[in-house]
Amino acid sequence: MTDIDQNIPDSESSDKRLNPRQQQIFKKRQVMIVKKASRLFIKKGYSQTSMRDIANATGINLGNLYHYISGKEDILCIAFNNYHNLVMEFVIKNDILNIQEPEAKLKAVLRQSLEITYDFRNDLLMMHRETRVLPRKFLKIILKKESEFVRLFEDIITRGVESKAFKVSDPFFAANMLVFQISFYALRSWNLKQFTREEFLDMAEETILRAIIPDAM
Amino acid sequence: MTDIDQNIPDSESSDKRLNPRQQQIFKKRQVMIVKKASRLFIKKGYSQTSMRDIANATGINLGNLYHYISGKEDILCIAFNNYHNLVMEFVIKNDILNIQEPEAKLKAVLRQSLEITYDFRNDLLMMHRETRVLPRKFLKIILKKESEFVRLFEDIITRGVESKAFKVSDPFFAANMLVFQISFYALRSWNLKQFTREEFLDMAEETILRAIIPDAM
DNA sequence: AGTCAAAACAAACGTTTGTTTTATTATTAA
DNA sequence: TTAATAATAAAACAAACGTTTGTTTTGACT
Repeated sequence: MTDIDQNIPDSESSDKRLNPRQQQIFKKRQVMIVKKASRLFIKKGYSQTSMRDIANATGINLGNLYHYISGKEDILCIAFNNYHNLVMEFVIKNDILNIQEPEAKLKAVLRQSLEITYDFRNDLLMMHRETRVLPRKFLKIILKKESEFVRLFEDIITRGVESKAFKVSDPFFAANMLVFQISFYALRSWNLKQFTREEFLDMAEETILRAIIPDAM
Repeated sequence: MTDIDQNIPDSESSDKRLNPRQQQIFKKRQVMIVKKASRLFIKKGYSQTSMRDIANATGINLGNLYHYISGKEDILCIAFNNYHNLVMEFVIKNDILNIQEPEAKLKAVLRQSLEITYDFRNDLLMMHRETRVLPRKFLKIILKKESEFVRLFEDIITRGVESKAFKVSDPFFAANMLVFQISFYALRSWNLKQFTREEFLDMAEETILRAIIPDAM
């Protein structure tokens, strides 16, 4: 808890004096714990997953778990943080943000986002379900990151409206709806199994764009 | 648990021989318990709400709670069931389903659904978060009801496509996306507080329809 | 060989959980 | 009134929880 609160990003705390070799091992174990625990949270839910379950899954002794993480809540916080960092990394990379034409830029960012949320649908669903467990302080940080993500799209849409490439009555509302739609597959995959990944991505992209671009498709 | 599993709808079990007066009181208390418990689930989450919390909130003694409900899980199941019954009741009533023109019918059902999910946003959000807790058997029933709701829209869309009033490439996909979008406010209200109820409903309706009706708005 | 801190371990801590039971009081019906 | 029924409060229950403890093993450096 303390660890994450003071140092949100990735628990680069390394307070203890450790040589680089040891730090690397320490880090690797922590990553492994978060990864295995996340799988359990996905399968059984956070509350229904005990520290003993995590100990079994990681092969690390129960008491010894607490050398690598400071508590159960921390594991969830780190998982949230890892995901949001990953999304922002992927979306911002590749010079996508340097595209000038609004329509091309929107399509590029949207497609990239759709692909990520498709591939990480299980993690995303878990996070949707377990938001309530996050400490208030950390929740605020997550919501802030989320609204930055919305603003990213809001800016693109606003620019597109100015250049008459898009037609929406409220860019902020449209951006919110768009971001919501991006998580479509994660929350509704149980009823969408019949589509292949590419089929889904194409249809989702088309459907989402139709609300923004006039006579799209 | 047993109670709900054998008799899904509304636990009209009344196994015990009770006169009508007693049955009514029994029913009234049960409804009260589920309502108060749901408020707690919304505020604190299912796992973080104890039976002692529910006893305090209802004013019913802890031990005596078990005369009205057969367990904690049952309360959640009944809450899920009540909501789905309510939605179907509202959507089907008012002869909306008798409307022949696809566009008018779609608009009517959509508007009705948007209003319900707006007004019951807290319950809907809670149900999204606590789905994992449901017993498998009951979850199946809920998912079935949900896909019937999707099919309702799928049929309308299919009819509209045939009459060339609508234009979508895959009615099933479109219906799924539409139903998903209906729960927009419940899952994103934290970033949509700036809109009034009517503002939101109008914009949501417009945005959703644009993906289905050509040159809508 | 000796030192020391990190890692591993089993065991236990103190709570809290959902649920049941018991003994006592209030309410109701005949 | 009397006998059955319901409601209450309190305690008890076993199980599970997250976390801490004291001790032992390991492994690298003096």
